[in-house]
Amino acid sequence: VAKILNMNHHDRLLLQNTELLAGLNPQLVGRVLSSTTIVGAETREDLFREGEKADSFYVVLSGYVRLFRRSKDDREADIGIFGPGEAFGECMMFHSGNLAFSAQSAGPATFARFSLDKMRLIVQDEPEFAVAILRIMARHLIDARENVAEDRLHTAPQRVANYLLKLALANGVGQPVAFRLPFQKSLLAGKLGLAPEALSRALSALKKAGIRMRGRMIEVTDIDALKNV
Amino acid sequence: VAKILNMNHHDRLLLQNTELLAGLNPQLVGRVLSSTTIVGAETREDLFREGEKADSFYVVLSGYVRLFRRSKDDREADIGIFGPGEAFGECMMFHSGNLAFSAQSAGPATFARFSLDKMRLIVQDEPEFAVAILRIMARHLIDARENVAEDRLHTAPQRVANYLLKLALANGVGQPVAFRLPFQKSLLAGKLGLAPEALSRALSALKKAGIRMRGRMIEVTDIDALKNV
DNA sequence: CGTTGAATTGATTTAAGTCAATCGACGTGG
DNA sequence: CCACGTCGATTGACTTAAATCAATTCAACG
Repeated sequence: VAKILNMNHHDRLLLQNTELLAGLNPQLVGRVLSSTTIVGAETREDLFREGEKADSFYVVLSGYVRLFRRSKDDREADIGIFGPGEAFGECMMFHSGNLAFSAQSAGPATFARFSLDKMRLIVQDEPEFAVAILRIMARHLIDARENVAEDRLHTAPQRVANYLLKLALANGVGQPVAFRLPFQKSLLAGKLGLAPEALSRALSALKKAGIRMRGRMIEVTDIDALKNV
Repeated sequence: VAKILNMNHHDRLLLQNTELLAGLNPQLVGRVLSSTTIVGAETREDLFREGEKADSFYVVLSGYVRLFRRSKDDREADIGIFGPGEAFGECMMFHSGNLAFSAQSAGPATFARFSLDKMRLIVQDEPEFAVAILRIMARHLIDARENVAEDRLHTAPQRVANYLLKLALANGVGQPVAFRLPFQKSLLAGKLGLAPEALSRALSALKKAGIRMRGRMIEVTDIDALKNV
């Protein structure tokens, strides 16, 4: 399925600065990384499929993954998008039962793969590592619930506005902020629980709330207007 | 806010059989419970509110809590409902930042309250306990994501059917299964992300899929029909 | 038996999905 | 360098699911 690669300096550096490993003592980092493999995936290649038994979790090194669930009639719903530095699948480490979701790369991507069995052992005798996993899962849990709330409380333009707001805050503090969407609009639409057409309409509806846009570049000219729905 | 009560035998027994404590060695259970307080709440009493700093997590002893988020225009969306034996709020143990959600009792209820600070200390030197928390958070994370997927992929009748299916499976294996909804329909509607009217309509639409219902009692006469949407 | 809050039913509105056509950007090959 | 082809994004017309508003009905409780 996915090609196994060698870990280079860049990968190692990136991994050491992730929420998973940053702050752990060096020999623990060494222990974790010693059983890590690096894998590469083409566009839309599956890392795992719902229903299967889980055997690994991953950290994204480059590119993006899409975590999603497929319905009986073959429609798909995205559960989350993860980019460089982010872990996914770690929730299967302490969950009996098969995978509830599938994961596939959204484009060419590389990942660090961690054996669930081996990591479970480390968790059980290194509280530092257990806490790192707990931190990641706490964030993921809160994000997922935030998603439920967002879907249920806000309309498409509101959800898009909130998302752009988060990006704007992350990308600068000046009044007119410009940034690039981290991935394709169709992927963003999925993340926000929208059909691509709905995202398109929502974005153009936001023009009157100070959104200027050309291709994947977004400029936010009026943060306050964005905040007011 | 909530009244502090004494822990009785019944409470202690229930706690010892929860996912949190079952399987831990006795003196660890003792250590955890020694700093636990029992609180009672009236109907619709808040345990915590979004925006506040979190200082405790809880296990339900009796009754139900509703975890929810309120929007600017004061509409509310439920994130989850938790009943006897279930923990909630534990995700704040390893999350800096304020509460993203509020919790309130759905009726008269009692809870065991655990100090986040104290529990964090126990996690850090008792891997057994860390694993128990990890298990709970993994389940919660998977449930929350399941919710996102369910909302996005299925219509109201489908979501209700799936929920009844879960209850039916839990309550018996015979072909005609009868059981009582664990809480009010309005609460169930919230849990499923529906207005009460929509739940009502969905339930009556399911009559032709083998659902017989009187008040809070539900009878499932045809499991297969339920499975087929 | 009456009162109160929950549940149901009906009529209407609204948000967003779907289907279909067009546009646009980018990369390839002539 | 330009024409073409592909794929993503946009726009429009239409349909559909579910929210909302309003009026009863029902059920549980004293």
